[in-house]
Amino acid sequence: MASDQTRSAILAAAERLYADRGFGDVTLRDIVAEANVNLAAVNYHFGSKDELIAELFVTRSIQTNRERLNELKLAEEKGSGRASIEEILRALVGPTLRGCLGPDREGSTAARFMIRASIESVPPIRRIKNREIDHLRKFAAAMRRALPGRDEAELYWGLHFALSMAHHTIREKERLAKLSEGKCDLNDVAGIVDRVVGVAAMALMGGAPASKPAARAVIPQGRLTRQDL
Amino acid sequence: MASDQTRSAILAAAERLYADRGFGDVTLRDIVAEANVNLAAVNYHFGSKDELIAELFVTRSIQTNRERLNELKLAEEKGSGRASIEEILRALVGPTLRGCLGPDREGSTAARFMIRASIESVPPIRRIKNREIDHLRKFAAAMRRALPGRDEAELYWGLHFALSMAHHTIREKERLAKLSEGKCDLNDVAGIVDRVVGVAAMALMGGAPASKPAARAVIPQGRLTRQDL
DNA sequence: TTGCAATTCAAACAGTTGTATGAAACTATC
DNA sequence: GATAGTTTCATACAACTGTTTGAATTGCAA
Repeated sequence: MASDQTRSAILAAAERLYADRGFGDVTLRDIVAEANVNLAAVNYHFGSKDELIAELFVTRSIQTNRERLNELKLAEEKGSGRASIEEILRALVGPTLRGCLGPDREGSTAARFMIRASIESVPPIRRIKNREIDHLRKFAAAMRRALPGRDEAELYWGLHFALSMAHHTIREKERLAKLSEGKCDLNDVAGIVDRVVGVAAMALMGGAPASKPAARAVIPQGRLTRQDL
Repeated sequence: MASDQTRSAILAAAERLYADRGFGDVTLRDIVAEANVNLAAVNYHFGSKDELIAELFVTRSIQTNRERLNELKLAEEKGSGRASIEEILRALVGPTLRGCLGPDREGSTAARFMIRASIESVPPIRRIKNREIDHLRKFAAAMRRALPGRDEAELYWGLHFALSMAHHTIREKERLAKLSEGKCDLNDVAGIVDRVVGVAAMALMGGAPASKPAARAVIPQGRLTRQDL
């Protein structure tokens, strides 16, 4: 077997197992059994278990970030340099939501692995994850262009809440399905993306006050305008 | 030393360590060292490590649920049987947010432990966690009373998003602080509660379509009315 | 004090983990 | 087809895990 085949078999098996069962209870022996390779192959090809996890994570990070930025760039080109706030948020949460909730179980492994990584945060991943902030900053910048008058903090809260809803929906989809007795359709991925984007955009455009949070959370309906679009 | 002292020393030490470092890398030896008791004491008093975790979790679950329901009951009594949607959501996310983000580091251990439990979900906890759905149903029922005309699925989505924002804010507070370069004030707990409640209430009252999600995520501003209040 | 149960303790246990080793098998170049 | 370099393999290793054991200690009732 060529060396690359073993390498990528390990990567694929590890990603699948980590995505399904988490980092906590997947051993190297589980991985090599799934990949049909020898136990020592992991240390031979990757050096250590942590380095295997790290490689998995950086690969997928780059990939996810690229998908997001592609979608953002497309929207900005379409709007001659300036994307709408909905389009920006959609570029942020769309790829992950589609990946994790979509019907394509095979392709979703990568997305589900990333969700695991965002949840469990084992040491090798924690070390890398700081770079994600730079990536998110690009979306904050785009949002600033879309809503030039907005208070900076408000933009970050909106971005944060969009990610909150997306990630939590993925993590707790079984619970939500059970709680709602099937009334919330977790298979309607496009609808969920719309919903998350809609709520986050609403939070950004209406609701929250400019600099200080409102003393009480009353919805300022009248101010829900599109002056900045 | 009286037997109860050892027991509660173990509980306190375990909760503290789990809250700070997660279930993944806290061993029984870490716990007994922190509690200054003998290694065998854990198995003597609790039977097994899993039973220790389970006891910790059920205790705190009951406690958190009671806090939430108290706050809900207070609001309902004040409103002569019917609480507003904001008050309901506030009762849902307030206790946890205050516990985890509040300045009282000591008292927050319980809340941070619960967040860990909601994140990592080790087997002993996973077995218990299904009961939480019954607890959330009480809030769904209160929401139904507050917004009688609303589609059921919408209520569940609103409840779900409220929890999403609260939990994710706690989990990622360091990242949000760093991303926003301190512009988002994570110490203003009351403001954060207001903010989360406000966005979730807005999602419930405006925005989302009645039964089927919109084909495209354009915010239906015109329909942002309060017909059901 | 005596006796008995409850509790603590040091030590060991069996199992699992990631990693290392050195020989065997393979691959490609000359 | 011999040689050198790469990759696989079975096996062993040391460290760590939760748990158990049986003796020592403690606390308390008679």
